[in-house]
Amino acid sequence: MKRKCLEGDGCPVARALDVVGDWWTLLIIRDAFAGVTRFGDFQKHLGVAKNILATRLKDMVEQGLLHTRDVGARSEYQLTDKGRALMPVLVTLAQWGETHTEPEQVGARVLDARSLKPLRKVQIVAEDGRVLGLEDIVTQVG
Amino acid sequence: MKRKCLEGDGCPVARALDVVGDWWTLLIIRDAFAGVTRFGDFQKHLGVAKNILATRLKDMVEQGLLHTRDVGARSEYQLTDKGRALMPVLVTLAQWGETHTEPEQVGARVLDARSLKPLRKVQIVAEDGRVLGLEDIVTQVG
DNA sequence: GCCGGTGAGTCCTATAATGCAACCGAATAT
DNA sequence: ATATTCGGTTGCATTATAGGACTCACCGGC
Repeated sequence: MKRKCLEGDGCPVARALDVVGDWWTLLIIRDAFAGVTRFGDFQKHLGVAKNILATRLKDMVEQGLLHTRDVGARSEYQLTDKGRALMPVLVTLAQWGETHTEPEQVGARVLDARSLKPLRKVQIVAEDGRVLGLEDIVTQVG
Repeated sequence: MKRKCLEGDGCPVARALDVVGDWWTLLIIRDAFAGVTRFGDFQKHLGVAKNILATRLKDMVEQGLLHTRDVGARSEYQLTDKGRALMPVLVTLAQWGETHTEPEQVGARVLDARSLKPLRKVQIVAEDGRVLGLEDIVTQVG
């Protein structure tokens, strides 16, 4: 019935997904990175229903990913530090999407703003500098 | 009504989420990284209903994230290269979860298998080696 | 061969999430 | 003053998810 069961889970991946695993959440954050702040702009860019967007935004504010700032009459949604910290997640996801999924028309790419060149592939690096593959990492309880 | 509308979307994040954005998908992949291959083990570790797990696994096989190998009577689910390539996504998510969410009891951590020390924080690096913040990246169409 | 147990699902039903469209009040524009 | 946008809320239809009962094939013991 209720969809989620992982809030104080031991696994950090599970806890992270409990916060940002919802259907539109990461896309909203992506748009927020791109400078979108207003309800209507999120709605137009994402093509999401307004009621869904309203509940998502409210949840995200409660979770501390966004905060609202009243500017004159209308309020703006802005990323908090917690939300901004998701940038590497989005970039890593984008890199995976670029290499493992096909766009139908033109594909946007994530670029270095200064050189307008693609970024380096994200690497997982140990404390001593070794680049790690998936067999080099473990998840340990305690 | 139908939930997803982003398959050949221009944005690689949207396309990636179309594949791995489902509720249990990334957790299944996390368990697959940990060496889980059998239906019942996924079911026990995740605590997910069996019918949900069955459809998720089938979808993931269709998407090319997993493949089945018939071993004697029962079949095993194993990660494909496409699925394995999600490792950096999981690690990045785990790092975000470690710093921005609180476990209720004991928290598992992602570690370097050789030294058993935590990993370095994932960094976004430009082609020329500069470490980038979120204001240093752009998404560009074309 | 017969029987119970287990693994891997399927089917049915209930509840939650999602989507669409219509409506609404306040602020803005004409 | 009136029309229009903005930022939602409400109601209804459809889909996804959860839980449990049930099936079916296989295996081990007798």
